[in-house]
Amino acid sequence: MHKEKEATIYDLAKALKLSPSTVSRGLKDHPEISKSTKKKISQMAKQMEYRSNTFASNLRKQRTHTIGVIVPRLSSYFVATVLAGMEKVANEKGYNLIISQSLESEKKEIANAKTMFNNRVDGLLVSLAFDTKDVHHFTNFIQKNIPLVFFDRVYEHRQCMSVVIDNFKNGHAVTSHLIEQGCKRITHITGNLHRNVYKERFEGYKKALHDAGLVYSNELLMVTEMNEQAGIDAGNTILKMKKMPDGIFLANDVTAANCMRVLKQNGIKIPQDIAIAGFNNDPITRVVEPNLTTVNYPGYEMGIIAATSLINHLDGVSNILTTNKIVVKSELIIRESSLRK
Amino acid sequence: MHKEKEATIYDLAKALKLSPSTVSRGLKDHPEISKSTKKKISQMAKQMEYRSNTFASNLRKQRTHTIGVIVPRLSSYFVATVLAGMEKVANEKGYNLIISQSLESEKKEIANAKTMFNNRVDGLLVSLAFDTKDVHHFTNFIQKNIPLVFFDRVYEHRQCMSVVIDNFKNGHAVTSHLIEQGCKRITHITGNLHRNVYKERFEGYKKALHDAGLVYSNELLMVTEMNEQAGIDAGNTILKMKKMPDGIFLANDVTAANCMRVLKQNGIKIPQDIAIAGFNNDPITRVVEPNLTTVNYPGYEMGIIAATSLINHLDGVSNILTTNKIVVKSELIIRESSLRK
DNA sequence: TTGTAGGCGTTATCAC
DNA sequence: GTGATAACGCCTACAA
Repeated sequence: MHKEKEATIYDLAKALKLSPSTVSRGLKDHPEISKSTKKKISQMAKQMEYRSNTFASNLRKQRTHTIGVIVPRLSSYFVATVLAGMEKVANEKGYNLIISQSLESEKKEIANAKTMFNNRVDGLLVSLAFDTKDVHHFTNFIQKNIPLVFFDRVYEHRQCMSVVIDNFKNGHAVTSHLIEQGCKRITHITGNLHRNVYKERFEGYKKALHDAGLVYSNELLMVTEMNEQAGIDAGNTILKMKKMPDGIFLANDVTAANCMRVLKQNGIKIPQDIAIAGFNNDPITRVVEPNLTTVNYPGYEMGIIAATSLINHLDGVSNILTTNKIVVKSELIIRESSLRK
Repeated sequence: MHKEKEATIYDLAKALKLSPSTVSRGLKDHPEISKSTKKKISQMAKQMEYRSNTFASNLRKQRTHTIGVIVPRLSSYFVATVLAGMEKVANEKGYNLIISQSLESEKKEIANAKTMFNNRVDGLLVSLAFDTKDVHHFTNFIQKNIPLVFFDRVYEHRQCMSVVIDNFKNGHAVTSHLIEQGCKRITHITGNLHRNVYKERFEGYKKALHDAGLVYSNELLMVTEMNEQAGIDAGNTILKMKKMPDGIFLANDVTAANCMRVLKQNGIKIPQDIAIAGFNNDPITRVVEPNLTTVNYPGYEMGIIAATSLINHLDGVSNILTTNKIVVKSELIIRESSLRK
């Protein structure tokens, strides 16, 4: 592999009989440079195919204009939409995104955080893995005042911002809706309860049962990996129950859709025998039959909000610490899988 | 925002009464440094919380260890799995990924390519947008010998590598299968025919019709945006046809699933009235009813292959130009949506 | 085996 | 308005 020699501001300066500093200033529209020299400089830059060297600039300025993103996995619709929002903002504001996935493992998350740290990202956007216990691996960032924004799966920390939805309220709303439809025995299938999203949905679920005078018992709860297979397994487990539920609230749509399919294949009528609700408003909810009741989770918007907040802070436009929790609007979407009337 | 002073190799050198060069060498396991000094150096590095400055190193080495990725959109299952594969390889080999999306627009793709170029990525992984006509925006890279690997939506160029599946063969297989199931009038719903993936599937489809003695005519072809809405629209269009097809081959699963739903809602029996097949083996195929016949498209594997090839080339392990087209294995998956027997 | 010195390209600080 | 100079932190001939 062979590298061509790149033109530098020195080369431009020589060609224009100017000093490198003038060229540097001219290139970045400094007010103290005359219009005419600016024009000359940018013309010559084009002619010599000059491109600014980000690394020299970063080195000098001690900034990287790079933001690290750590997500549980790339292959989920929700994550993909969040990233799309982040990418849009970053692109517009001249930042780059370095994306990595923890694959739901704390160990990998720690390694990723370290890589991000060594790459001197200017800031970090994080959604935590299933089994992350604490956030020691981010103390590096906090100590060095590198801003950290959590989204979706967050860890409340007074020096970090969070972008979330109201999981409690939505969990409550889903459950209350199932109760209104006549469900008396509602199973909740969810993920690791250390994670805020699952914990709060669960709390909302319990509160709704309580509010309606229904009794919660542990056998109504199933903690799973919340993927395709978990949905299938959950369906099979339910089929084997002595006392089957008449309603199921699953904490995500992929699991819900797969669970529903297993139940239907075994002769269960949805929603007559069992009413089902998921969470996320994944496109999958609109192709399964019956269409799945769910909660709209505005990933794209959240990505935009998280990235904008971080970048505004980095650019000195606003101070991230003034608001350290943003709750994005979300709402129940009722469809046939839970509609009995 | 306030930045702490970072320790440099000079600080380590001073603390250890060594020279900066020894420290530099010790840190990267240079063979000419004695075990004992290496140990001392790495201990001190830990103690002083030293982290290597990538930018200084990049500046010096004229390499960035960064790979640019341009995809049509992040929010597709296929793309997400490809990225997951790429991320894995990059992470293992010490490279970073800068990811951007063209949103199916040539204009945005051009802008993204420029950003990547200015960020001096060491290499580029690209899947083209719907409406990209040519690849002028990549000539910069080619001229400077920055390696370029296309995947999925490729542009055949003698200096670039491609990672693809055999779209022709699979298009042929899908269509032949529908014919075997008794279909006589098979509609093909696909994307912009400038893109290899759609063009070749279409060619395979036509060839299969021809091989079976069926006649192709233009009214059997529908070119769409291939998203959720396109599937719905396609379903409605088919319902209004004077002469309805008895088989549909759609070039992706999301479109297929949505199209199928519209047909079913209007009383069409799948597969008895119309047999349907999609493409990609998206998880959606396994939750819709009937389950969708499709083509397995190994995204994760393709991501790994594309990234590995690029990085091996960058690291001088292999020469990318020796093989400039890799065809990954893929195959027809027959499910109920097309099975009449 | 370790040390010296110069340069990678940019920008901030002074000076004029 | 423009120019000279000194960092930013690292790497690698070349010297010792």
